[in-house]
Amino acid sequence: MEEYRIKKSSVNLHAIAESGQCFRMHEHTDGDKIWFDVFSADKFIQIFDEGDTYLLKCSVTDLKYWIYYFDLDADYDYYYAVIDASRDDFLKTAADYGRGMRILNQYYWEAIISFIISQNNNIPRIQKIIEALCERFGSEIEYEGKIVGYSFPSRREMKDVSMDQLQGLGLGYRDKYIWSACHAKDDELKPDLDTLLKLNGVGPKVANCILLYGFHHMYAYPVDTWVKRIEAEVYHGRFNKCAYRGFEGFIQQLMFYYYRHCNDSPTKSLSK
DNA sequence: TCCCAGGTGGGTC
DNA sequence: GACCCACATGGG
Repeated sequence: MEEYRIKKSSVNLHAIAESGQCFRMHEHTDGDKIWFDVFSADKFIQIFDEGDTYLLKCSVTDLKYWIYYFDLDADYDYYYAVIDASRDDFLKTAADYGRGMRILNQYYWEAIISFIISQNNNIPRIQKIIEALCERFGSEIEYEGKIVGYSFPSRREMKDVSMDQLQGLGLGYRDKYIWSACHAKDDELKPDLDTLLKLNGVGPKVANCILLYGFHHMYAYPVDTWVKRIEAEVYHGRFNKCAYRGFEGFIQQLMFYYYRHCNDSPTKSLSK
């Protein structure tokens, strides 16, 4: 088992977990203890909140994977500097609220499947469907001698899935889209907007999510119901993302996280 | 019961 | 291009 500490001043796991970019990162509390269970691809990590630091605990061979996953070697100071220097009070507030946000480096296949599932769906149900999918097609993950969950099935593990096997996961009408993605050839899954848009069930929003979260293209800018609301209600149709060229996706992430958390009804649970 | 959810495909005009 | 609407499923 490997242990590794990071400063909370540079990373905000709560914001990341609640920002809708991944669906297998769960925050837990037990008394005054706070920790995160995170699954990605076939890996698992526990991260403990210890005041001003996070303590990462994972298997020795996985530490590099997780440092890359959380984008810990990247420098986000420039992005915040541009925001702080702007005259955009809404974005500055969003940036303060979500300071320590990062764009994760996720397994591209997990992003493709997850964001096809996400269309016209809510986050708790997306999480539930993905868990069911992992349990059906993935394999058990062992951690400290216990089975803690299931891997996200690899593209190889899903290449022969049938429509019958997709029944009972709660996919609804999206089952045929998942089937198509599973049977796609390599050159149909290239990290390119026009290529991804040719996939059945992938439109502009999902394609941009795949580019941003699955391929780390920071310029990708997913426009969902929340971003539409922000552009209409806050900016009255005059938001100019060109001011943030090259990291539009990060800007979108801060705005989404802040606005959704400040405007969603408290009776609706935001996770689980 | 109706309404909504990190939208998209397939029709119209 | 710009609008419509149906689409499965489950929670409030």
